[in-house]
Amino acid sequence: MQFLDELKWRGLLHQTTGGDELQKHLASGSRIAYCGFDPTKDALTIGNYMPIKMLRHWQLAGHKPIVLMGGGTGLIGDPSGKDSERQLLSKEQVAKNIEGQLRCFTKVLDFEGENAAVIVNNADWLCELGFLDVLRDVGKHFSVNTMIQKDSVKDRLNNREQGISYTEFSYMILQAYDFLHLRREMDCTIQIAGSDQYGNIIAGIDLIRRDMLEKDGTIFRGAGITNPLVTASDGSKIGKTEDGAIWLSEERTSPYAFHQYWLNVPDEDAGKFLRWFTFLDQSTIESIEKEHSEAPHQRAAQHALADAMTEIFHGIENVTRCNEAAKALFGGDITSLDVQMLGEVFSEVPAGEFAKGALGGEAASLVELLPQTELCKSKREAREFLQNGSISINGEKIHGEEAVNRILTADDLLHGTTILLRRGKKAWFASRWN
RNA sequence: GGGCGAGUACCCAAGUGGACAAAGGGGGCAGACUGUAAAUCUGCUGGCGUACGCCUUCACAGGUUCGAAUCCUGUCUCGCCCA
Repeated sequence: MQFLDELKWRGLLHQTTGGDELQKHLASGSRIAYCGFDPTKDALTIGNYMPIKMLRHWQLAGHKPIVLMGGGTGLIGDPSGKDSERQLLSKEQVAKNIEGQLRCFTKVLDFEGENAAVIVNNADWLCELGFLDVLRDVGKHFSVNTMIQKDSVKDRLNNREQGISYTEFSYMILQAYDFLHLRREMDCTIQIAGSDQYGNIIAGIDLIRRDMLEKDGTIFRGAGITNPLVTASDGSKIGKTEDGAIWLSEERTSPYAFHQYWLNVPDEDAGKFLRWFTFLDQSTIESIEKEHSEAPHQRAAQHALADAMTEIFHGIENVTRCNEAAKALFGGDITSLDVQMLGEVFSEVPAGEFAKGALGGEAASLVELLPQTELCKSKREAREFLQNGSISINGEKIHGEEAVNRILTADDLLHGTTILLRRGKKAWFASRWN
């Protein structure tokens, strides 16, 4: 399927420049597009995933993607959507961040084969530039009158408290220059980005146009394709939870937590998310939605979403593990798990070691024990939860006075080693006794 | 630089000498209901303590008072208006 058509049915096409010319350009051969990434962090979150996915669709449509790491622009900081001046990053930090982010890219994009993705770092050319050269060759093509009309700049100019530094004001020029550079050196004709980058993309196309003035007018100069800002149905950012962002690397967000995040998506978002985030095709998604609407409690859409997303970033083995863990944790009988499964399932939840000798004694009372886990912050809170019937031992709920006075004994041990505590439905703690 | 106004808990926001750990809403946590949902209802929501109680909070630092979120002085920060 054509790239733009693919984006359209997924709801990922916001704007393009170029109109029919762009259509023709894309249909007439394998093209090269780039998308820029800011190396402000050493790992990526769900919020950073969309542009990567855009490049992957590009690649799947038979084109070649360039991942542009903003090692140079990252030293400056994009003012778009930011209401305050950015903190400047050190060069070492930027290099380290690029290194960290690469691991996420390799999970989505194909770096081998015919349309192998390539990674470039704009520090490689931006750092070479001389200030005077830029002013003469690039700056000449920019009208300040136009630049201050861009929303990203205008917002900051109107904000008397924050203002904008010359440094950040120049960001647009650098990004435009990137596009020009890639157009010249790599024959890259397309820039893909989020809709908030539209202004910067236009600036780049403008610059290319001026640079190629004397060239044959039939040559395709360049164009931009943007994806919309995607948000959840309640308007919130996707991938943000109270505990922080959901990361794409397992050191920061365990596969289980990642899987659970998607599994808990509201019904009204599930279908949309399948289109936005997975690579499942249209008919598959439609049949999943049909299945879901016929039996909403089965949550077919969430399951498909969680499995597909987990597979991309954590592999098919983890999909199986996550599902088995979830089944045990929420459905089945915990006590019937064998030692091996118990270990696997609970490798995903917080755990702690305790001395077996304490069992049966005062130190093993739940009021004493719970504050030592992530489940409660204090004895007072522990009593509150116990009284309310929020706590369960090995999957079995306890409440009232009996719960407050409950003392763990050797009889509670599963396989002689573990006692599983739970607060509410989702907060587990595995206590291991040696 | 001059004038005015504001800073209260995770957020918004009431409170203008004692009954204030501080109304209300949001958010969060938990319970019921369920589909590990939504909606709804209930409880908790500064900290600690087995109900009494103790400790720390109303921008910050001092002061007045038996007693201060509340009054006074200074400082800082933010908003609006004038130069």
